[in-house]
Amino acid sequence: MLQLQTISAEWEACTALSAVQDALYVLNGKWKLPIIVALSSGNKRFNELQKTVKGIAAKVLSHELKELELNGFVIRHVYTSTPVTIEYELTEYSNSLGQVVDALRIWGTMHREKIRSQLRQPKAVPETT
Amino acid sequence: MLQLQTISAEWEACTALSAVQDALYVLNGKWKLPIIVALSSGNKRFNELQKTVKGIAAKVLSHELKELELNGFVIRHVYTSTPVTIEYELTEYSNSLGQVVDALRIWGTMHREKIRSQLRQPKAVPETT
DNA sequence: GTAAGCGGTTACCCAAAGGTAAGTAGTTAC
DNA sequence: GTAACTACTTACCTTTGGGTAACCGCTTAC
Repeated sequence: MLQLQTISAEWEACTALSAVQDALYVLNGKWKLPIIVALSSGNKRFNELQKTVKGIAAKVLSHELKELELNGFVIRHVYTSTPVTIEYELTEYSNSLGQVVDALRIWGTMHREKIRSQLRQPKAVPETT
Repeated sequence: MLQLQTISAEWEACTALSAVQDALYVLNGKWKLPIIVALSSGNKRFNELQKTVKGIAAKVLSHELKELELNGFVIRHVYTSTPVTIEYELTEYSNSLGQVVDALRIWGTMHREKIRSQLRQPKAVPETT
């Protein structure tokens, strides 16, 4: 039953599993990717970010920004104008998440469409007797 | 300052943001995508899954499988052999996550490489103990 | 009879994620 | 002097994700 191809497939699946888990470990939580998406269209200040990323609390945003900065995803620019303004900018490294964000965006769009169409057609329940 | 292009970019970023949040809403937690990856190399039984997805507790696996089934990502097959065996299979719908999984796998691999190379060349850290 | 495996469920617990609201410090505006 | 804006921080609380371990019913093996 266990052929070379099967073993190889299992091995590949296993490394894929670890890699996906590594990625999820860094990108955990509801907010990291949304914040990155929000910043992908241009630098933003704290309050701008809070308005863009709907539903996020100041405390959470502050916390997430610190983590993102620590992990090298964003840079915090302090402009000593009056009043002091602070801008958050994506690093080159977070641009490497482009494929991930794109895939999620495309899938999310499709998924929403699917859910909406299911609501319209509640279910053609096939008798499973 | 606000030009049409800027407005357009902001609009696109906003829809992208919602789409990504929609996707994350369904794929929340540490385990859903890893389970899907584990099943992507072939159907598996409960205990096989638990061995493949390292670190997951039976309770959590059970819970996640129920959610995945409810959301139409996996099918639970009951074979009335003796003893009864139960297999989990991915649906066609979860294959639509292929791009997402691929992107995460590639990024995760790259990210791990980056972290490892940072460990080899610590950034001018005074402490080496 | 007892152990061990399958496919879970249940009760209990903890830590972290996340939310609410108030406060802080500095500046500008009225 | 008081209100409002910037960019947060702090204290407090609730929710939930996740972990441990025991247990259930069933069957096979010794």
